[in-house]
Amino acid sequence: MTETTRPLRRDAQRNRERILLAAHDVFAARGFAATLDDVAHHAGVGVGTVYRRFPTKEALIDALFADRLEDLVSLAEDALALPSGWDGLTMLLRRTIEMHAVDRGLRDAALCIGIGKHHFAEVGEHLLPLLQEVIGRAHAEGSLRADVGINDLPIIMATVTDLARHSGGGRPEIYRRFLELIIDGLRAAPGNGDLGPALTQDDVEAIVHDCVPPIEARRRG
Amino acid sequence: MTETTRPLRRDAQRNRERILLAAHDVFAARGFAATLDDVAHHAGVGVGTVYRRFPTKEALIDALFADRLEDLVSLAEDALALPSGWDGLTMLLRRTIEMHAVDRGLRDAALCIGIGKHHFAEVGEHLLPLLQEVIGRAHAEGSLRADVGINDLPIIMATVTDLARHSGGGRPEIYRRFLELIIDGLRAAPGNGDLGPALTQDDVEAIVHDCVPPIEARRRG
DNA sequence: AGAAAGTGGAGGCGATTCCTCAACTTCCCC
DNA sequence: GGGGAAGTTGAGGAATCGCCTCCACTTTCT
Repeated sequence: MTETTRPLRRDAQRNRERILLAAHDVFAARGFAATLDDVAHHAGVGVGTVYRRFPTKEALIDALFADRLEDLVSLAEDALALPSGWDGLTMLLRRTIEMHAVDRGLRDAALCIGIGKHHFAEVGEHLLPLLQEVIGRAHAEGSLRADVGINDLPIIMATVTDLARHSGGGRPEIYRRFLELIIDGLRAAPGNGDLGPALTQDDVEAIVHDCVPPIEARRRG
Repeated sequence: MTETTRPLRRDAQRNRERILLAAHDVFAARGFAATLDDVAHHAGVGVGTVYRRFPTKEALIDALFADRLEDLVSLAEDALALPSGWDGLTMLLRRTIEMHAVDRGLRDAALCIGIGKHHFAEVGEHLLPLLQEVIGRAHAEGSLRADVGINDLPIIMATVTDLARHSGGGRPEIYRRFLELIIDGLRAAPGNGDLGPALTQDDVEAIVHDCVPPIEARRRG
């Protein structure tokens, strides 16, 4: 409000971009568990430079992911553009998983959507109604089993991307196979068992908090 | 071969049992990631005592789990005693998950079965043929989809028990719900998608190695 | 050329885990 | 009941890891 931000010196600007580039790679590989030291090393700059530009890990994460989360919103819009609700839902699942498997940082960021963990929880205001509609369309056409709801989506995402991580980057067939298995479980079918009551918002928050590495380190005391 | 093992002194014997009792609890809660210091503290003895009795974490794990893994074998036998192959398979899945959700150490041990990670890989010689038969029966009766095989079982186990851990001990409904979803995905059904080629033994080993904490700490250099 | 901005990376700090060791205690057997 | 072997203890050494600071040095800008 009261500040004018000075333009960066040319070398500083160049380094800032190098850092973002390196951070992209490092966070893709390690998710929020990446360290700023690691980023600095990959960028070929000193750690001090990284900390001068991005005083906390959170600031760097913001710069990296804030707009990329919008891609998920357009993905959901694409899903709604498909005529079939089922195809919309499954396309959304498959493509989201692919994005998250390739970039674990994006996965961690996306899981923070809709929970109180980080301020890009705000993206949820755009995304959640869209997801709700994706689910609703599939319910309406009777293709998605009735006892599956929006709160199951983060769990599926977290689980399948965890498997993707454990199986390394080399064999995407593995997590894809597992996702297809789950997708077949989502189908409304006569023989299906009973899933019981839906997950609560609190359930999801607790699980996601536990699945995503902490963004802020312990502050020195 | 050449040694006679001396009987323990009475206090040592008492302490050994205390340690095993404490280890049961600590490993149930933390799995192979439990520390021997933690066990000592819970047992109310000094760490030195634990290290004297169980020189490595592996020795303690052996003493804790070697025979309990046999329970999984009898569970598989129970599954084969059921008239329906499908019921056998799903009963096996459900009950194994319950055991592993309650005792994370048992989960870690069970995941080592059949891979070269620990010598109770040998239990696999008893267990794997039984599992193969559980799967085979369900295939034969046409209830289990044909493109699911024995190598999918460890993945399902690892995934669902991971979810159980992330959701804390308080809400078993959560992992049960997810397991039921997967079970419904396992059913042979006309609309099912294609899972692609089965997992290889190597796939499973790589994933399990990555999912189970290392048993041996880094040796001092 | 001088001042302001930026840089590097060794190293302090605190946390975590492993495991040892030497002073002390308990037990067992004669 | 006494001697010596067996057992116990827990502080602390050593290694690792991640966060972040600090200040002597370099680069840019005017």
